[in-house]
Amino acid sequence: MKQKIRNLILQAAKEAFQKGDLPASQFPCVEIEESKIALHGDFSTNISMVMAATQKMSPRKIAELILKHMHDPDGLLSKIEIAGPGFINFFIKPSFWYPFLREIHETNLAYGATDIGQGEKVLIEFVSANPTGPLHVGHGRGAAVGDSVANILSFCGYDVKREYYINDSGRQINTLGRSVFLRYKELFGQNIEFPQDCYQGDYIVDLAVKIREDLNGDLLSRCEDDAIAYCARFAAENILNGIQADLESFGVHFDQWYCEQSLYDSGKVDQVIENFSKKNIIYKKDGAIWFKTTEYGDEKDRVVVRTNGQTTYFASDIAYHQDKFERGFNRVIDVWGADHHGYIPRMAASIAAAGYHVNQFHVILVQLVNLLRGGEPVAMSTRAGEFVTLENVISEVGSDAARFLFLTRHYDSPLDFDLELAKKKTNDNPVFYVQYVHARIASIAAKGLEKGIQDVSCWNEAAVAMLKEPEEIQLIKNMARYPEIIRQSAEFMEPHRITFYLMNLAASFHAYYNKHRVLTDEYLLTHARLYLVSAVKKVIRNGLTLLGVSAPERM
RNA sequence: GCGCCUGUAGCUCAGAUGGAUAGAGCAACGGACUUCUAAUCCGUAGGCCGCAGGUUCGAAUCCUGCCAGGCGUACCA
Repeated sequence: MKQKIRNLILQAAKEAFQKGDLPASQFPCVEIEESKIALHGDFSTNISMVMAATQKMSPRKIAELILKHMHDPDGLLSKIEIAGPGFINFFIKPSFWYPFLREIHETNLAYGATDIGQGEKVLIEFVSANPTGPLHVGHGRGAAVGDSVANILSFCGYDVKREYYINDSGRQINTLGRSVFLRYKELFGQNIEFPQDCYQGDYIVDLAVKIREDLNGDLLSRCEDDAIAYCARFAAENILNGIQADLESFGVHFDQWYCEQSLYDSGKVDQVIENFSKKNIIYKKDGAIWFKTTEYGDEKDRVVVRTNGQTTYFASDIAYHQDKFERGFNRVIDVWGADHHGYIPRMAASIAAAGYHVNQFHVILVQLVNLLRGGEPVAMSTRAGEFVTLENVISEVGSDAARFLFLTRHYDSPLDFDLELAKKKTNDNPVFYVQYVHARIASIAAKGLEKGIQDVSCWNEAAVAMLKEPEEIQLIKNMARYPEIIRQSAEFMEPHRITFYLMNLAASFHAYYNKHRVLTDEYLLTHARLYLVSAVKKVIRNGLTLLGVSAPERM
């Protein structure tokens, strides 16, 4: 539709120039906008204002000249007007909106998809929480965002893979082992001192108990390093299983779980350091090995091998990201907690150093989640090991509510997540507000079926022409916008655009529902309205699917 | 100190990549169910878009400075 309008304008402007009404042939890139208020029509353009400078004429004068040469061979427009400082407003005839309904029904599950990806290979890495403790709400938000972005990109023609990076080696895993082993010793009555830097949560004790069930006191007789290593492996594996189960119940599925350890085993980490040495961007200082990230815009150089000979997390992460590109991904997306933002410059540096382009790498920084209950903050202290886990949240409020609420904000802004609100079944809670539309329409369709109207997804020109109410045209216009919304949320990787769109569409539907009856005594009208609302149902379902939220037939 | 992010209605937030009179929801107030699901709808009220400059036909949006809050600033991950 936009494109049609654009052509009309360009045609008119060109003609105005050829006939000598406009002095300059330089036409700017034409912006067509959807009007925000009905008074301004369906679309408007600012072309005459943009052209004012080059044409040396007042915007309104230019607008008049363009209109003079405007032709509308298809009879698309019911009205064109010049308004305000020089906007040209276009009013589309209602009948030109009807075909969108047909498109929605015919493309069905694919409605809204535009192939902007063209098969480009994209890897999106998200959650990637260390297997040293259960997932919390913050991870939940990252999971919701990452999974939804993956859905959206994949819907728009990208070849998307989801990956979870498991930090299963290094210091914090050792700390995990130590923590569990200490608790284990405690179970046998040993007097231990539990250090601050160990993991404090009760789940550590639970793990120790499990080990005791398996091995009794065997570990006590082993040498400490062995015992800790055993505990570490056991605990990490157990916790990871828990993480996998949580994500499963959250509806998030990864294509691959990538182990940090494998990067060491395959020699990829050493290889990276070697390569960088050859490029002369690695040097020794104070007994450690440094990577010159400053050469690529970082504020200081970073250590990759410590004085004690151990590599840093950064070292394996460089190898990991390089490996992503080597596996053929053209675009690499990471979803991180916003507290890691300081890490971006060095990561980008490593990618540039490896010969890839920094804009092939994109980090989505997700802001923190404040957990509330009835408006009051819920005490969360990772250090003391007191926190509400993602699993707790899912079982209390449900996966749908949690996912939807995580996506009601731009990921850039901090989110208050209220457990009480998430359970409420009123207007405060947008999840049910949107899902309710789907259920309501399902219910209407069922009633329609009782009345003998079955084939609601079949185009009938005579019937559709019965849709004359402003609310009906408004609904169709809303749905016609959907592909644009999807395209934008793919481009900016912003799922919340879909969330807001759905709330808006839901509002239009509820308003319509309250004002007009779908099932009437007139057969054609009823058919048309069923055709309309079942299109709404499809769009709602499509949108919710991209968010990872179900579309229930009944509520 | 430096860097990143955020300041929009009483509260929580959108604001379509510079457009017309800045929008929702909640909370407040007043209304609508013998009807396809009231988990709904309709109406009223509510604003120096943090502050000050600049860029231009036009700024919540872009630039500069300041103020306030969050986060980061490791040979941790």
